[in-house]
Amino acid sequence: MAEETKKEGDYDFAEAEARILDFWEKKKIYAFDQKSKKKIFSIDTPPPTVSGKMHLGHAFMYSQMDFIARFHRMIGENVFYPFGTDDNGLPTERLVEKMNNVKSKSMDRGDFIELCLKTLKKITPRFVQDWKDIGVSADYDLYYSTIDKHCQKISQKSFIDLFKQGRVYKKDFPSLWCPECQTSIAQAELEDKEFGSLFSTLKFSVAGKTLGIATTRPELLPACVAVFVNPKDKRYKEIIGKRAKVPLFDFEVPIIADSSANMEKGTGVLMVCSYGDKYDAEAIARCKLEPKIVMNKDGSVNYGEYGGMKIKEARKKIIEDLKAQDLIIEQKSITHAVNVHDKCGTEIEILPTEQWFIKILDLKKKLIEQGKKINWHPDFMFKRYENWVNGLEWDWNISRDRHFGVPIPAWTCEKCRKVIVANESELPVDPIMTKKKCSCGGDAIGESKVFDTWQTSSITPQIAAALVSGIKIPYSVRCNAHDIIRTWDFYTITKSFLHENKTPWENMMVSGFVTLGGEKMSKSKGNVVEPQKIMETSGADGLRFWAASSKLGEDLDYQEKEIVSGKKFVTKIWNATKFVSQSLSQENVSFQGPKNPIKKREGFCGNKKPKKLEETDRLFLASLNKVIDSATGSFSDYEYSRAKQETMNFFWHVFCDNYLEIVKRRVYSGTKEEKESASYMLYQSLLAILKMMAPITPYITEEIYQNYFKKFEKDNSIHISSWPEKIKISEKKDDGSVLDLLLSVLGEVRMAKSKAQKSMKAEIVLSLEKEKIEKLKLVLEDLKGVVSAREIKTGSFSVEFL
RNA sequence: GGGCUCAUAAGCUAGCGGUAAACUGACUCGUUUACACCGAGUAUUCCGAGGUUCAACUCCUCGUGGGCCCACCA
Repeated sequence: MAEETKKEGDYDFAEAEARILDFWEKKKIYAFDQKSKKKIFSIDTPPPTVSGKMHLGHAFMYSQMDFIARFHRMIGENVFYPFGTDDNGLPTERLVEKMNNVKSKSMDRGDFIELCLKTLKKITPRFVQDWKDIGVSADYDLYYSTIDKHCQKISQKSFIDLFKQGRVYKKDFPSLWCPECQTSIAQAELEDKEFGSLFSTLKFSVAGKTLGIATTRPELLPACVAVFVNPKDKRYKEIIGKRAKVPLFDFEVPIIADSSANMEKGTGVLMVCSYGDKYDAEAIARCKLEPKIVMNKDGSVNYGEYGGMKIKEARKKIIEDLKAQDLIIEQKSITHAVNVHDKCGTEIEILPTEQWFIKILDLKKKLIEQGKKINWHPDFMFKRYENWVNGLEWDWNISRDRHFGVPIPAWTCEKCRKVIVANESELPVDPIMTKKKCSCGGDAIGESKVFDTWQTSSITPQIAAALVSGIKIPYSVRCNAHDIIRTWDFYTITKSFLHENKTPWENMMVSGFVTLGGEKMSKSKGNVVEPQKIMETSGADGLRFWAASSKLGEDLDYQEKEIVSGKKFVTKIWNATKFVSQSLSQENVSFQGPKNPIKKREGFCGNKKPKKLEETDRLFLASLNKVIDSATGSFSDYEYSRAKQETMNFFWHVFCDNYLEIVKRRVYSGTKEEKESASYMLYQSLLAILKMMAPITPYITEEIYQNYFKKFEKDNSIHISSWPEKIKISEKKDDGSVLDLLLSVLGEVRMAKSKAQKSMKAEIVLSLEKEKIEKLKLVLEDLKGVVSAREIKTGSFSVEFL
């Protein structure tokens, strides 16, 4: 690409965006007004997990939220848009471990927490700056971090409330366990991953006869506690009630008839191990079998000569040993999907550990009802929520065997096992640091586990509301991408239901993903595009303009070329403004590019209504009014992409390509009245266009507003100015058709000139049908001027060159 | 296997029950008093098959092909 040369007077977005951002911050343009009586528009966005940099998906989604936020601010609502970061729990621990090359599990708890806090302090400001840079109009003074005292307090209070409601229980129970992170996890943190595996049919024996059982996990043989066959399965009728001998380990387990055994799969015989999957856990509980735990928390096994080996190592060795003793009937390679931990990709195990749960399985119906009360944009996204709730199989596990998180404010009595929770007055509390006595006289031991980050990040509406007064639940709107419907949205809906018996939000905006060549961007695929890079080359406005090009909920393929149109828009509106300004400044001085654009400049004289409005101007204003109407409607319906398209179409093709060309004649050589009318039209349209684009491209619109409009307008910033209303003009019902005719004649003349390979300025004699001349009689002078016609004659359409 | 969703020009996306668009790209031409990061113009298009209808790209059904979520570890 050729190096672009900047000319004097060109818009320098890098310089301007930095300066304008600073202006917004200093003037607190986006501050929530606690004293105002205006209608509140409250916004809940998921606090991004602190990592090095904002990614493009964030930029995409937060831009979309911001379009709506800015629109509501301009229609006169008091926008409450706090900003938070999510910075505790496993994701943060993993980041800190990586950055500092340490392992949380092998560090002292206090030291590790200190390291986390120190690291966060270092990286958070840079991280948040990305949000500011793309122009997210949050009130950054209303800031929370999910590990700060304020959040800890509210999170702990939430836990205590739910405990008192009887919703919280602690249970020693086989649950999802990540051997890599060495913590229990929640169902929502499961992901699928395809693995290749060996599917082996092993020789069990029953009364000396061989019984084939297929498995992919022979390392669980010593954990086998029973063998299931289907009671309807004729093949195995004889053996029900007998005992089967486990190969290699030579112990016997009962053979039980259980209808859950699928006759089609494998040999139709199933070994139940403690624990291969959730099914095993249920089967063992149902049949009251005694589990044999063969796995350690770090993912190693604990039996015999294999003791200490990791799962996969043990599996390999056992297969070798089975082979050596001829205990394998058949073996084939398969690929199958396995549940892995979404944070680290490690295969999940099921281990009995003591964890804290919030009981939710009895609430499925009610939670779906809650979801239904929310207006989902687009509405089909509700289905995803509903599906997830319907598919729930586990209560919500909220405890994690980690260090860096909000402490669980609970103690368990050593003597009577009673659970004591903290008093509200002592929150936030770290139970490890505080001693408690049980009413029975025993010592109560403080809980050393911490909350999962969702326990806290699911109450961001409550957390942010507590920063100010006057904010009520439900909030007006929540925005996030569709991947976290099942987690963040689900948990937040659950919490608001349990605490307030309300939905957390009235509206739900669900944004799509950014893809590259149709694929989801991800670090592991190595196909990430950094928003910071885009901003360097095309500015935040360019990035946002692109983010507004697909509708809500739709994935959008990133293409570098597409950013270009945003950049072009910025240039175009800058240049159009230059023209307008230069043509209509009072002294009519020629335009000189501003070195420092925010400085006093010649302004318009067009904000005053002229004595007589030219017919052409009236027609164009009527057309503008239609755009104002539809853009307002589109923004109200969260259809920012449609609003953008409508506004752009008017700006580019109606205003620039046609009106500006038409009006040049009057600007350069018209009468005083003609100029005044044009001036009014130019001022009103340009301001309306700027305002309609302000939610999408906040920087350039602010820059132009400050330079050219500020001295005639009362508001400090375009972003707190009022949304455009229809221009008060008298409208007639065939205005549209007259304008259409004018533009189509103009188009036909241009085509004729183009075909004749003539300049657009070539002088002509235009012939036009009588009815058309009649219809255009009030705009004939403007038509004549714009097509450079010496005269317009009556006759069938023709263009004669002179 | 279940659910949701998408399928429109070379690419990326709008759109609508009345007969197709914007942007990028290609091609032709033009441009010096806003803009060569421009203007005018040309070419190319609604996945397939049925159905509803006076009329379907738009609604319905089926198929095909993507995407996402869930289930699937014997």
